[in-house]
Amino acid sequence: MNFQNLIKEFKKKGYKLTPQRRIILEILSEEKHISAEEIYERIRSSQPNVSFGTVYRNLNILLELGLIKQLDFKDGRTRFELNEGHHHHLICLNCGSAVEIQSCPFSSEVQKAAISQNFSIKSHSFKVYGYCRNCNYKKEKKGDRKGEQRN
Amino acid sequence: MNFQNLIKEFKKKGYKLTPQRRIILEILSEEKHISAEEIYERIRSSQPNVSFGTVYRNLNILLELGLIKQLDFKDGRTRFELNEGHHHHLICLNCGSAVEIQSCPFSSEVQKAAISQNFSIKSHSFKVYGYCRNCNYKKEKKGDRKGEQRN
DNA sequence: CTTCTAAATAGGAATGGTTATAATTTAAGA
DNA sequence: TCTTAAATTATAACCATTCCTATTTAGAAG
Ligand SMILES: [Mn+2]
Ligand SMILES: [Mn+2]
Ligand SMILES: [Zn+2]
Ligand SMILES: [Zn+2]
Repeated sequence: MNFQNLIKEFKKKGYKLTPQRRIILEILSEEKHISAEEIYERIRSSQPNVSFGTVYRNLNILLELGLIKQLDFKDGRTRFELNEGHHHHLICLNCGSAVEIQSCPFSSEVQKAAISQNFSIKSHSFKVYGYCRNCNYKKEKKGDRKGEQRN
Repeated sequence: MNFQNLIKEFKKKGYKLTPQRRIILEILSEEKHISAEEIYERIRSSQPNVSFGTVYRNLNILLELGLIKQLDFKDGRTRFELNEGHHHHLICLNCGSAVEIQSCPFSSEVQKAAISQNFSIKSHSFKVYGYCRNCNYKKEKKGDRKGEQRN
């Protein structure tokens, strides 16, 4: 969904279109996997008095509307992206960057396991942790690192 | 790994065996997917002056030793379990309970995607969100609910 | 264009899980 | 029993996120 459609969708739900909201939608349209703080900092360049409350409140509205998704890359902050096609991420344990992969491993075997438990599936999360192209390269000369993360 | 072996492993690494540590290992041996606060409350019944610092410090040591794993079920608190066989979870959006599934969906297709990106895989996380047997049953008479979570 | 007001924002305080600090206690080896 | 490095307790600090409320404003109505 592009910027203009986001605006339209937002107004259609009866929300007012404030400058702060317009900028948040702009930022989300042009950058994936962005944190609330990053959004806050960017808005400040045009709206110096914007508050964190405004950023979080609007991100939560966008989540309720289903226009964005929340992501957790295990670096202590929630990240956000527009709710476009289903995909997963390769997340670098060293630099925190994420590469998107379109391949989805959700299998009929998992489906069966859920059915056998009378569990009704609403969504799933799949993440791969490791070292990205760039950090692999650096490791060759600087020595190894370990990665611990919550699953 | 059972309780006695955990103790042995812990001492072998040069750590002192305190009563607090013994109890933490006991609790972890008998309960899966337990939070720091739950551990803290349980220890208090035999060690009333135990502090949160002790709980967190020792959980972090156990993580470093690779004896336990960290889990995130999206309810705001980190959970822990002994590092036994590789498995995944069906997580209930209503009651927060988790059912373990042995089926792992990690596929050669994902492997290929990683290779094509020069990404070296260290681990992966797969979680299924939905409603458990018990909450499904309740929903039939009480009306539906929605679930939003970080992926 | 002006008025009106429900909705939104700014600024700051509060929250909650987790980590850090420093004084005191203790496990365990000599 | 002595000794001491390591561990614990109690408390403060941290930090992402949420809450509170006085003030501002988008957009509807006249
Ligand atoms: Mn993405
Ligand atoms: Mn488990
Ligand atoms: Zn998928
Ligand atoms: Zn797996």
